[in-house]
Amino acid sequence: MFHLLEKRVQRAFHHHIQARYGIDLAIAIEQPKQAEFGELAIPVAFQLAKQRKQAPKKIAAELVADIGAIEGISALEIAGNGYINVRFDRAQYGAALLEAVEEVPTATAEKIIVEHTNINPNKAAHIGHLRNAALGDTFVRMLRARGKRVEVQNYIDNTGVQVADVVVGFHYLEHKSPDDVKRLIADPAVRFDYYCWDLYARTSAHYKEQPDSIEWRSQTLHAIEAGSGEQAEIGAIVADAIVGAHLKTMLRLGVEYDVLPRESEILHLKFWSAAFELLKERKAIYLETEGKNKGCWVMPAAAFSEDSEDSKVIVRSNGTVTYVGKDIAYQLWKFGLLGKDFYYRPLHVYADGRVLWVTTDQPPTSESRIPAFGRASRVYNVIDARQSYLQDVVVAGLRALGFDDQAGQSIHFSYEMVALSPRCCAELDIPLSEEDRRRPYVEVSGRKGLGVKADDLMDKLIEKALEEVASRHPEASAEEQRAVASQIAIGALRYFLLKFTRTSVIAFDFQEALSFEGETGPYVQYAVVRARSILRKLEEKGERVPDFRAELSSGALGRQLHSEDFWQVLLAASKADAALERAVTAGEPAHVAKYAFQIAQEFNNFYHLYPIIHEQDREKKVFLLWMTDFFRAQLERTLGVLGIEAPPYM
RNA sequence: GCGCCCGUAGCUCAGUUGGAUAGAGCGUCUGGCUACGAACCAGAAGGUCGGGUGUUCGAGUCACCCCGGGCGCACCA
Repeated sequence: MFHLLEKRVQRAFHHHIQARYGIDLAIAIEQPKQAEFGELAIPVAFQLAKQRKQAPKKIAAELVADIGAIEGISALEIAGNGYINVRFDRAQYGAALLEAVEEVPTATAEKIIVEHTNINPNKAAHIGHLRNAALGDTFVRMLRARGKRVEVQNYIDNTGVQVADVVVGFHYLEHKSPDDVKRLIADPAVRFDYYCWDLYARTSAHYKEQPDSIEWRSQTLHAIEAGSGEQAEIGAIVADAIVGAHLKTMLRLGVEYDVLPRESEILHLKFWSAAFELLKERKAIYLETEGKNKGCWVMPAAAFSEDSEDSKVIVRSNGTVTYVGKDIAYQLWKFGLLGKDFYYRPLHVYADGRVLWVTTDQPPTSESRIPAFGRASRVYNVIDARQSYLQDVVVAGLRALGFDDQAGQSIHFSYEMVALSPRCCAELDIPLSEEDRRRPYVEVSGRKGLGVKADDLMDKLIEKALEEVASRHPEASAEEQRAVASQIAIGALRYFLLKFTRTSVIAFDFQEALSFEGETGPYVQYAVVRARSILRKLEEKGERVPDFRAELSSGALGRQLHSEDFWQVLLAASKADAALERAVTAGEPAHVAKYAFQIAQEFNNFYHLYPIIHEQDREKKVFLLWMTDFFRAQLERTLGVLGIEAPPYM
């Protein structure tokens, strides 16, 4: 509702200024510094002052005098040197909230693709991957909440170096056959993704000790790319098993996908050759004939960087294509520009009925209905900031091909890494060099097996939450306690990963991540639980939740909202749409997290200040109950966007 | 060397795209459970927004120059 009025005021001023001065001005809307100043502040007079060569105060006065009435607005006031402060008609505002008058986001036909998670399928997921998935998944929920059509992709690099390294471990170090590996996967006593975590680190260490053994990697890589032989078989077995493990891990966080495009299909369905032809035909790349890149197909530096002099190799002198090359092909496919498509088969059906598809190189045998994937009008790639250089090259590739629009709609949704705090390393018994000890944080390294595994962290969180739940609700069944503890743990984890803005490096620390107090997910969940509990208690007392629309007249709302306290609290709770819109525009899930915390805080305060069930005055009691219910709905909705569930009790 | 990110309270971080007197959480100190469960609430202390110079009605926010820290700049992904 707040957002609706905000936009209405913005439109009114825009029209008026255009009519009056003939200026097409973007109207900025701000929050007044002090609540007493009103609900909105417009600094437009300052903007106009320069062009009109008049005092801001005078312009503000003219605007206020002539703009006329705006629906839902009770007053426009001039303050300070020329601010225009806007006051809402409280009774009307309350009535609109009561009637649930909301702007319905216009459903668009255009599709947005969000690609996230993208974990190499060769070892267990770690906290860095969790940040990626939490950011991506939340952004998807934000877009969907604003009415956008979104397709979620999780790219699987199942034929890359990292998978090859684990295959090297199985084949050369452990002398295991494909059947041995299958038995290992089937063994309930073994956590296969954890096993690979260690094996990957062991293989990497082996390369260091015996540099000649690096030859094993290229042999294996070739075998995998050719798709034949024992190593290729092990590669496929490992990658499929690990993808399964990752999907399970992510599902614990509530993260789902629509489709898993795999690198093996990009290879086998010759996506690259189609892209290669395009790039050559449009002269986006050329065959280098001299220097260190002699014999390679390269993209000239000028295409993607203003200062760099090094061109980027797309096809190596041995004829193989680099990762960036494949990524250009994949990005072209996302926009429907490649002239090719994958085949698909269903991989999994989620509890909510959503079907997860995976790409395949085999045409479908039956007439199954396959959704149309790709062909998006905008693409967000959730990839950490360390890869921005490569993302720039991919975008430059599209631009060089003449796809300027799509290049502009290719958005690197970048975020900083998750590192380990020194204290965290100490707790994990990770030995630190003298140099590392002086650093503010230590980078996670899969190669060194250095990091916090996602499932371990979730287990730890659940264990801690379970202690709390068990002590507070000893009467509940163990199963129920565990379910509640799990919701709290996941709420804490998702909130922790989302509360930081994307540009902030997270120095992971158990003490902070395991906290359930203060600015945390459980704090917000607790507010919802309390609101629900009030409504439940009311019914337990034999009363009924009132019919708010029938009992709360506009007059009653006006009387109750005359209280500055109630008005401010209701106002805060009604800003969900505005907060969400801002967060989507900024591409910043942290804004949603912040808003959730703010209104939870407002509610907790309200909860303490006003006895609700025991209120004697009928009108006031109904009003307070309505506020409680309104808060509950807004909190639940905002938590939903964050992918956090509210437990039945805490 | 070049590029990107960060520097705000003791610690961890926000700061609505340049607006009014810079805000949270944690920690510290003080107070509040026979109200709808205290995973909560109230209060206090705590700031040269890394430094400097500009831009203008106005700068934590923009430009430039420094200082400190991080990450990139492969025929790896």
